[in-house]
Amino acid sequence: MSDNCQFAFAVHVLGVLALHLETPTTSDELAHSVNTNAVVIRRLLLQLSEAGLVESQRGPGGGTRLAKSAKDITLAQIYRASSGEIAPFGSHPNTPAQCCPVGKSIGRVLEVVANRAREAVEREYEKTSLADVVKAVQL
Amino acid sequence: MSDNCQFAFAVHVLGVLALHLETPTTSDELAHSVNTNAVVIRRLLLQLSEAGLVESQRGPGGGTRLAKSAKDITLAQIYRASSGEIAPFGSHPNTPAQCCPVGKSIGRVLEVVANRAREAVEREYEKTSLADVVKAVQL
DNA sequence: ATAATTCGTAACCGTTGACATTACAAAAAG
DNA sequence: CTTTTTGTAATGTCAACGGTTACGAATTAT
Repeated sequence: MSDNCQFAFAVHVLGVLALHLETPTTSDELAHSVNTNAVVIRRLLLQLSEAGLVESQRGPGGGTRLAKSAKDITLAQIYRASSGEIAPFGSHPNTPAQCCPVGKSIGRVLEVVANRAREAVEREYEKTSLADVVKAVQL
Repeated sequence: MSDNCQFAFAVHVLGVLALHLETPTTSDELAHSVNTNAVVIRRLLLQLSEAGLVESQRGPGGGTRLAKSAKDITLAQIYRASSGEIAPFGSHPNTPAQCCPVGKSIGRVLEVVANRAREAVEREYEKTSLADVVKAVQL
C-alpha cells in the first residue's frame, strides 16, 4: 500500500539474482536495473540477507547472490522479509473517543481483522516461488 | 499503511451507525468518536454512500444512517468502498531498466501478483459482517 | 421569509513517511 | 597499499494524505 515498494523492489532484485547465478551481482548493477540508488538496494539486501535469502561479500569481485535455489524461495518469504515485522495493515491512527463503545474497542477488533488480512496475503504468496516469477518474466 | 486509514475509519463509522439505528448521526458526532475532522468523515461517507452502504440527509435532524442491515454489510464491501478503485498494492514506482529482461517484464508480473493479493484479502473480508464487528466491539 | 442546521465541495495547509543522496568507515582481494 | 564493494549514518526531497477553513445548497422549523 501509500505504499511500500519494498516488496516490488525485492522481487525485482531477487529475480535478477536468479538469472545471474554464476557470479555475484553488485548493488550498483542491481540499482541500475531497478532504477534507483545503490544504497537503497543495499538496505534492502540487508533485510533479505537477515531472512536467509541472499548472501553478500565485500571487496573486489564481491556482491550478492542467492542463498538458496529460486525454487525454494516463496513470495511469502520475500513479503515477510521486505515488509518490516508487523505491518500496520489497517490500524487506527488516532486514538478514538474512549467514551464511545465503538471507539473504546475498535482498535482491538481492527487489529484482529488486519492480522487475518495479512495472513490471507501470506497464504496466497505461499503459492508462488521466485522460480515461477522468473519463468513468468521470461514469457 | 504508510497507509490508508480509510478502511479503519470506515469500519469505525459504520460501527457507530449500527448502534444508532433510531436516528441519523451527524458527521460532527462521528468525527468526535473517530477523533478527526467532520469534513474527513463527510468525504468518507460520500464514498460509502456511493457504495450503497449509507444514506445521508441534509438540514436539521439530518445526518447519516445505514442503508441496509449490519448483517448484510461485509468487510469486503467496506474495503472496496473505502480503498479507491484499483489499489496500487505492490506496484513498481520507478520505470526499471528496459534492457534487463527482469526490468522489462517485472511490472506485468507484479501486477498479477498484486491482484491476487487483493483478491485474497477480499475473500477473507467476505467472511466477516459489520454485525460481527459490532458484536466483537461489545465484548 | 428567515433563521438554523447539516451535508457537499473546493481550496489549501502541515506532517509524515519513504525513497534518494552523500559521505565515509570497514572489509576483502590482489 | 590501492582498489573495490558492502555496511551505515546523516540528511535531503517530495508526494500523499489527513486536517482545516470556508462557503454554498438543501432542509426543517418557527
